[in-house]
Amino acid sequence: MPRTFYDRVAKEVAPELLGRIVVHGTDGVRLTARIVETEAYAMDDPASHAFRGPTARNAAMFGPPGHLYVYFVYGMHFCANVVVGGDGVGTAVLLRAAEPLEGVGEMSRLRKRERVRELCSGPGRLCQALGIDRSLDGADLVGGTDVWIEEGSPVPREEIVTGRRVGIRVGMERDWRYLIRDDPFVSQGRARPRPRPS
DNA sequence: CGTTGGATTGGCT
DNA sequence: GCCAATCCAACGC
Repeated sequence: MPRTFYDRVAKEVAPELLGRIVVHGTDGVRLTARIVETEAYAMDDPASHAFRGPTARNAAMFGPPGHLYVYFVYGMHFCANVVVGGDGVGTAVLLRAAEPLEGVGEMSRLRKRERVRELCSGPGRLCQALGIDRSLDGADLVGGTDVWIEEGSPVPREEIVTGRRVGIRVGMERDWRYLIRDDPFVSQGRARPRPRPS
């Protein structure tokens, strides 16, 4: 995707990332997956790492759009975000779940799991399956050779459902989680969508 | 410098 | 449903 795709507000980019293909090609092997679930994080957003301003950890969020923001959490997991908005703006879209496409065998090895639905169905799982760790924090998604996002097929609005973001304790009133309706590869269990009247 | 708890997951009750 | 795992950023003193 071109740089201009990322140079917009998070809640606009988040649904448009659905159906796109995230690619990790660091070791010459393509590990690819179709994005099926995302979450938007804004600057005036108490749930966002950027809410209290720039720090060493969230520096990538405040950099130019079209880069990756990878952070380490709970002592064992990585989470990957697409940095959006202009340079100096601390906004990003969290990649929460994807459908494994190429390199499923390698993903199974990295995840130590066989069932394909358990390879990328969660932000920590997705990073583990794709081999994404903090060495990719700040990686350029547009001009780089490690990780990038291919066009895939955008998902029509009527196939997208929204809900509360997962795992946060503040900013829960914002329905900034986007999922492909009825897709079997979205995160499950404690991360089920919360339908609300429309 | 010490403390607290996290944009999660997997395993067990 | 509950909790441990296991690191380290953020914040307070």
